Amino acid sequence: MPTKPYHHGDLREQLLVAGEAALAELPLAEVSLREIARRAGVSHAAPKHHFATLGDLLGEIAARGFAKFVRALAEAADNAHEQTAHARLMAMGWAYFRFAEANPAVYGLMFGQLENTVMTPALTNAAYEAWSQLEAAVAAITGQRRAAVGAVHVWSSVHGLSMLKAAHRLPPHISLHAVEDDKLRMMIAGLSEI
Amino acid sequence: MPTKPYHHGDLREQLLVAGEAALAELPLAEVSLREIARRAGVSHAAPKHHFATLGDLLGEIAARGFAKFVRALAEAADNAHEQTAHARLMAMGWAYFRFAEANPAVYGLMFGQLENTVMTPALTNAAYEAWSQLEAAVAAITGQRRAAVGAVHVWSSVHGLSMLKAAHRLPPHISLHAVEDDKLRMMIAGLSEI
DNA sequence: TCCATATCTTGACAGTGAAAACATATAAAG
DNA sequence: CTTTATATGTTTTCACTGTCAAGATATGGA
Repeated sequence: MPTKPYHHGDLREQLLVAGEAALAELPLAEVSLREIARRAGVSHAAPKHHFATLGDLLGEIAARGFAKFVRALAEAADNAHEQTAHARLMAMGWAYFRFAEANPAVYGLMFGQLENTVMTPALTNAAYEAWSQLEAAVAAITGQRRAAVGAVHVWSSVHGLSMLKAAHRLPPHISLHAVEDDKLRMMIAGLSEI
Repeated sequence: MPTKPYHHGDLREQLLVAGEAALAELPLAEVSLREIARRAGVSHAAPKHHFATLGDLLGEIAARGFAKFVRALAEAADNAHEQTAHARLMAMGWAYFRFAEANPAVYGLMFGQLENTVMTPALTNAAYEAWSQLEAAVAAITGQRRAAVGAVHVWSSVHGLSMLKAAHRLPPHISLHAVEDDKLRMMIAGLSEI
């Protein structure tokens, strides 16, 4: 059973928060274990007792990212302008793009941009949650037929565009907003091909 | 005008080769400037005269990756079982997946997996080549209509699936081979939605 | 009250990217 | 053929990193 706060308050949580802040503010190369410890106001070796390695800390941050991500998509679907399967999936697509755009570093962690990010059990579970959510949304459209394949189709579509945007690999003179709309429409059209 | 080989032969080329070898053999975190210099049999500061920083070296390797990539796709299209626009694009899709699978590290560099990879002019040009090639293949299908949007659609589709595969973010119990075929078919179906 | 233990600090080590000072081989100039 | 400028490589140094080990400290239970 996890014991109560000791010296610092609860450092484990503070490290996660400091890590998220560092990821949001600094280039990835400058997000170090020591920098995070510094931000938490603690010695450079203190994190050892909560996270064996930097990768474990990042893995936990990625897991928390997935949790926020799942909530954002669920909320978007529930607030869709009509409650049809089509409109709900479209709304989730937009929410996906917005999440990746607003949290590029955490998004990168979630999808293994950093090789040394550890696949903690928490991360595995959180990612599974997200898959289930997406698969259900796709099943509502295809009528249960091959929902897993449809989910891979949808996920890889939005993921691919998000990554190209984040990495600035899209050709210039392309309207980033319009291309997202086109992409979602083409993606959903593709679903009928299953 | 570039002068002839000096002490070492031509170190610049050797560093690129050593770097590619290191990327193929080692986890990304262990591919350091010093490791590459070591493999080239040269002191750790020698690369400085050819590449100002590690990022520049990686940027150049990414550019060479794009060049190989463009050749592979062109070859695949020319060897397609029929010379229709549809079959050619399908063949390019398969070649894309195979390239990403065979060269995961270089592929990651090409698409900005490492933030410190420098966007050298060579890299920008090589990436532009690839876009042009893809856009032409798409235009052959859509009849010039909005080929740029179609190219983004195609690229983000294959890129997304490649990344999910490389990062092991696909759910288990999915046939990786079948899912590629499904993806390409759904992607092409989506093209008609432009 | 005392002690076992979880937590944090200090100090060390090998490794890194980058820069500066130095050494040398080459090409070009005389 | 000699001299000299410059491109190339080496050595040294610096600040930084992740990880480990040993010491210090506070906490909760006996």
